[in-house]
Amino acid sequence: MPLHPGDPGCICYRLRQTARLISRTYDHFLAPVGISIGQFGILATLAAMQGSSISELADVLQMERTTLTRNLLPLKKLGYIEIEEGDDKRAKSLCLTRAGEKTLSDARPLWHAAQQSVEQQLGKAEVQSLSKTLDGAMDRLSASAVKAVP
Amino acid sequence: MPLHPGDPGCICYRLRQTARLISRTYDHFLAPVGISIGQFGILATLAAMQGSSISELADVLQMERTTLTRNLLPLKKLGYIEIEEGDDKRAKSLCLTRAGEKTLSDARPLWHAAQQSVEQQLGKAEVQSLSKTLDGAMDRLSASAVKAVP
DNA sequence: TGGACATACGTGTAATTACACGCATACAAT
DNA sequence: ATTGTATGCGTGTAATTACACGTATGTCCA
Repeated sequence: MPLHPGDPGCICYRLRQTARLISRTYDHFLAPVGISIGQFGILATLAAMQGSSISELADVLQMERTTLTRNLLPLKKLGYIEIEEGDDKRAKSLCLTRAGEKTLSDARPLWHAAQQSVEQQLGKAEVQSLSKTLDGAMDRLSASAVKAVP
Repeated sequence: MPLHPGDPGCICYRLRQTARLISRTYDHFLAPVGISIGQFGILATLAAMQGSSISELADVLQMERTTLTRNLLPLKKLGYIEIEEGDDKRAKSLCLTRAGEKTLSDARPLWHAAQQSVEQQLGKAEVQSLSKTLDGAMDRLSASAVKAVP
């Protein structure tokens, strides 16, 4: 039983390490368009659900609402998204601007290149396995209340 | 070919999502001793390599050196680590204090509980598969230069 | 109608991450 | 010894993450 995260024993730490490493790779590929993989994810997801609220988007992204709020600010400052009042005055309606769509479509090929680079470095089979396992993990984790604390 | 990270297509985004979710779980478990899973990882790894430099520790943790520098500050403020001058006056020597060791040993059972909770939620097989795949990924990624940018 | 409750959101605070840049120290070659 | 180069670190800046708390709006029932 491994007792420190340098060991492969701590799944959490391994996940964080790998996420850091892979994120850096994607960020480098995306650098020419000036957005990060996190921002790309937000833009790409929003593109598929225009007009949704912050909470709805956060739910899909599996992100803390307040985290998303903070992450939206740079995108707004860049003019890539708009945050309007909704019918329900509590909620806000998010949508991509023209500039946002432009940047997103510029970023897509770079994202694809990053994806392919990672696949090439890790091996197709490894990536398939990783994807499959992570999908399963997300399913079960979002099903069960994560807050199940002792 | 999936085109946005809400899809399972982007390995990077899936990794980040899962890392966020699992980190939150570990953080909740570790809350009673007042440290995060990131801090636990640093303390536990440092415990196994007392006296090493910042760069060496960062290398093992697969963390940016400057990121680690920032992450060490709260631990120093809490009195869990000490940062001394080394023989080589450029380098600094890191070590756990008594308080650090105490907190670490208090945290270990909580970490173990988190580990078990995650295993129970995800299923033993899923966790094994995840661990194995992530280990392989880390091996290959740290072997190949991550900075292989177009 | 009024109050209880739920929903949607922002902010304060603080940790985590990383790039660009600059400084000091060590070492090697001339 | 001087000059260059490599190594080890810190800081400025900015994005990412999340908890606790507070505010405003909507809903529902007594």
